[in-house]
Amino acid sequence: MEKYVLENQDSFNLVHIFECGQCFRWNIQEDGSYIGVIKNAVVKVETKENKIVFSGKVLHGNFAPIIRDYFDLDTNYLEYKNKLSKIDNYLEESIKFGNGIRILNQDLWECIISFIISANNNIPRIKKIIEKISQNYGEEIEFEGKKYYMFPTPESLSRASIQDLRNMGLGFRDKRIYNTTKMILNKEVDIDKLKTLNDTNQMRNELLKLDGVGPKVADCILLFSLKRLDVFPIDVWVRRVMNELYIHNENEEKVNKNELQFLAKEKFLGLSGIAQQYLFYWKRESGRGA
DNA sequence: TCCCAGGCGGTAG
DNA sequence: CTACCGCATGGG
Repeated sequence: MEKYVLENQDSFNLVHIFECGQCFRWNIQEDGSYIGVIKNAVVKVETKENKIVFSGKVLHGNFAPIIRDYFDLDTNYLEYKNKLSKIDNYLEESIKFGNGIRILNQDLWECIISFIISANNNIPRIKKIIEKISQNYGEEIEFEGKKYYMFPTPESLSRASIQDLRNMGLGFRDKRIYNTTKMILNKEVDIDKLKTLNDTNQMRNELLKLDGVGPKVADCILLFSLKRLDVFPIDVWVRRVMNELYIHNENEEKVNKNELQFLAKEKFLGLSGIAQQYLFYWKRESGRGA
């Protein structure tokens, strides 16, 4: 049993982090803690008074560095929040509301597959499919008497036929996952090299070569796995929020993507991706039952 | 029951 | 380059 404890950590709230829509493999428990699988580890996170307690099990590697990296603990979010809060009242308000949001550092390969699955899909079902794929093709790891499954490696997932993938409930995305897995495995797209690129557009163009990766999915990968904070993934929710706050077009559908990209770039000081998370979480959650 | 979901790829104009 | 359509499945 591994353990790691943080004290007096600002900008860290479990619900904000896990429910702002960036990840799919974390599940809330009866006691309010969250359990998830990252890399080779099962991790349980809970808040106790002013402490954040991480416990869990790793197959190989060290626990603390995995945690620090994944939860982006060496980044100072106060700096981001100060900058963004000054921009306008919406951002100030949204940051108060979701003050514990952090952008996780997710595994690139897992992120690619997960967001290909996200296309024209809903979050509960996305989570279910990813869980099923992990159960069938990922390594088992036991923690507190329960079995968990790591996300499969490309090698492991490449053993699935298109029909096997279809049986996971992937629907029309089966071929995309199949092709992309092959492309990554044979280094038609070298995702290790990809990580070392400096230019965001160069990275994006590489990602766009993958089957099932279009502009929106590519931007999610850039933001959630490659720390490109200046990208701005546009989905129906973001369009809705941006239109409501800044554009006021009567016909939301007609708000075009280029206009949104331009607005975000101009307004959010190179922190579009983070700004989006605050605004998105704020509007979505405060709109629920309020 | 029926609508639709964190788009994408293909094809037509 | 933009506009549109089909797509598998199951959650709500």
